[in-house]
Amino acid sequence: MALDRIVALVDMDCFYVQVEQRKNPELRGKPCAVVQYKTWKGGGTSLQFENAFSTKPRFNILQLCILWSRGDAVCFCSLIFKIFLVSIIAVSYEARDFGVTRTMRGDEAKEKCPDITLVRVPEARGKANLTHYREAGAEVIAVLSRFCDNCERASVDEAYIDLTETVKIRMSGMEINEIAEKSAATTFLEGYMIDDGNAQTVDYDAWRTSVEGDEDICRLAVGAIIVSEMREAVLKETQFTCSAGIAHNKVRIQNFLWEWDLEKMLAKLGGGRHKPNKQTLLPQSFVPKLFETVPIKKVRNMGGKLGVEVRSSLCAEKMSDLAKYSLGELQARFGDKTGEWLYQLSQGVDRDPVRPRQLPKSLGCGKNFPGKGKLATTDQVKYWLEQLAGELQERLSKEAELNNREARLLGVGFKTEANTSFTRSCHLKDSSAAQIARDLYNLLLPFNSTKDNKSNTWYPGIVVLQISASKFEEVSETSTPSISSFFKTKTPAEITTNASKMEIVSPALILNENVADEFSSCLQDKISECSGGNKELTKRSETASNCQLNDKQSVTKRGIEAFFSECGKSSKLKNEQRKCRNPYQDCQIDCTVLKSLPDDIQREIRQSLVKSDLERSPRKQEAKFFSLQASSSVSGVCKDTQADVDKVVDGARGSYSNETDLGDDELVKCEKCRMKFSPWEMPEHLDYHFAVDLQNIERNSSETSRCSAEPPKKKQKTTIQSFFARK
DNA sequence: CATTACATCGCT
DNA sequence: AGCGATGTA
Repeated sequence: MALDRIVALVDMDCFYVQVEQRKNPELRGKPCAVVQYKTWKGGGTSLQFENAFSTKPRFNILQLCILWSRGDAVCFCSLIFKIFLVSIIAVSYEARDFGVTRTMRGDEAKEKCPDITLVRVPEARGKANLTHYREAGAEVIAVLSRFCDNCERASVDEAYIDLTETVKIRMSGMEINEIAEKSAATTFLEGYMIDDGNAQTVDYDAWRTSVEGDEDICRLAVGAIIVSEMREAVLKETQFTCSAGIAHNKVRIQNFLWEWDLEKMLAKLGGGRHKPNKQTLLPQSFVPKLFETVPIKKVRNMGGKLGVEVRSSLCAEKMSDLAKYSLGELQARFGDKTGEWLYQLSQGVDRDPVRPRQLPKSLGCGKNFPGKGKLATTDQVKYWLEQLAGELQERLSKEAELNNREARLLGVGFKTEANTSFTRSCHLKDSSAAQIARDLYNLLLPFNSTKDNKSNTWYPGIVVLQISASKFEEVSETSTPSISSFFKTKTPAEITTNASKMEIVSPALILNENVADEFSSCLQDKISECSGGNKELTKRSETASNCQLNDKQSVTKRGIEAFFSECGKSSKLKNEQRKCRNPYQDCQIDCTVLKSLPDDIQREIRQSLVKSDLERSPRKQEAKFFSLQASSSVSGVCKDTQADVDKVVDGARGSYSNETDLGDDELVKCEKCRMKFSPWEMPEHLDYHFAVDLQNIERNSSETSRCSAEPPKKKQKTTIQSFFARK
């Protein structure tokens, strides 16, 4: 029963790019790519990123700060410092036409395609954050699973769908003619296309005959019709295009065709046919012919060591070479299990089932610290564990809310400069990011084999650090979702006992399509109120909040309502909540909001920032800033106890390596404080200035702020009022 | 020195 | 269960 199943693979077209294009529709149809920082400098050649900016080519440092923080389509560090390199992780099809590929560096892409727009991957806590893409992927899966419940999330942008049952049901109500026509109209039919020299057309008569005479072809055809409907729904509901393949199993035949397209494209033999926004049906009868072109190493699970082993020991490069060996021969060489798997695969048969699973089995994050960036002190290790733990905890909270499951296993893995790797794990309690970081640190501690126990040294240095949470268990759905998971800061009890700790609440967290309109108008009212009737200012602010609200977050309306009802229930909470938690009433603002303000308003703010006094000791302030970052999430900042701060401060300091053996000429000077840093420290350093400037605005405006009812001892909250009060 | 950042599989 | 290896975009 090799052909019993009908299986589709849906693969999003250059997914990260599409996600960015949906956020910023101006990028649609243009050559663009998503990039992330490489953490090392190289080349030193002058990079030409100027035209990535839509405005003038020269910026002062703060403008760049804002642009950078907004994650706009720039790599401005390259502009200023000319040594910061970015690597490409996704490429639009327009840019592919110029030969731009994944893993290329930003400057190479610019060479190949001068008009390319480079969009930075979002960053938080000093590392890439792929949350947007995961969430967009979840949107897609949600649409797909409405059509068929046997849906397997294969990666952030790919899903397998077992359509066998769905096809069976659908087929009973369809005429052969309808099946043949509809499938031919939507699908590239491998083996039934006629190339008239210019275009590919379906040999319809042959197709019609096959659909009628071959039940498996007919089932594939019905599958293709369903898949085209699914893709249509995905496009309509998410604005994303995808490509798909329909076959009898999970072998990613579609991918081979896409690769094939790429080769042809590079050889200038004509454009690709199977991607983007296309679907392809693969009859089993076409597999032998296809396999003559399919490199073994492109087959799933053959991209690594096994693939090398197979190819070298069998003198086989294409799948058709593999098909020359008997079952016995392959089993003798690779063992019964693998041998059989290889044999069947060579015949175009793959038993691997589609597993109905839309959620990943584990969540994790990590960062590489190559070369001199290695973590070589205990403080560096602690600092980065806290950053990673912060992200993980945030994602775990979301997971509990959205999917009612909690992880029971916490793991850490790392690679040392000696090229040795280890993983360790322990029980994961329901705990804070700080606790997670502590547990992780304890797991790592035995691997610090530095001889001098007194020193801060970590040896051998860590070049890769990854953490993960797994062994998820279902938890009962709570009737009242916890506030902390929405605001990712503290539980209500902690807020009550320690409300004065709360400084900034991010309206960005509220952003959600369901509540966007309501919140948007509230926000606009507040802005309008704060801008003191200045109509022009109000108008511009509206644009800003709309822009901000386009950014979908996965917070549910139910959750928001629950939060406010919780606020209402507790009279103790009420007052403090009013003051510091409820953005409907207080309209507090954080960096995220500032970053989305229109240029004119930003300029106003900038002017006030330029005037502000800088701390005499930027380094010290910087450490403080990072201690806040380290001990809280991006969007909710709360003070920790002084002891905690001190602890993390050391970690933050340790993360700076410009007192190491970098030559002076390799350092770059910060225009704002004249201090020198290694280039990879620059982004975080600039972030620090951003934060300091924010604090200064807030300090300077506290007397005039209408929100200054707090005792002077308490730190003033940063509010929209305080921004506009300076005018 | 240098792709990065995940995720799952398979062995003991 | 714990951990290292392998695989992927």
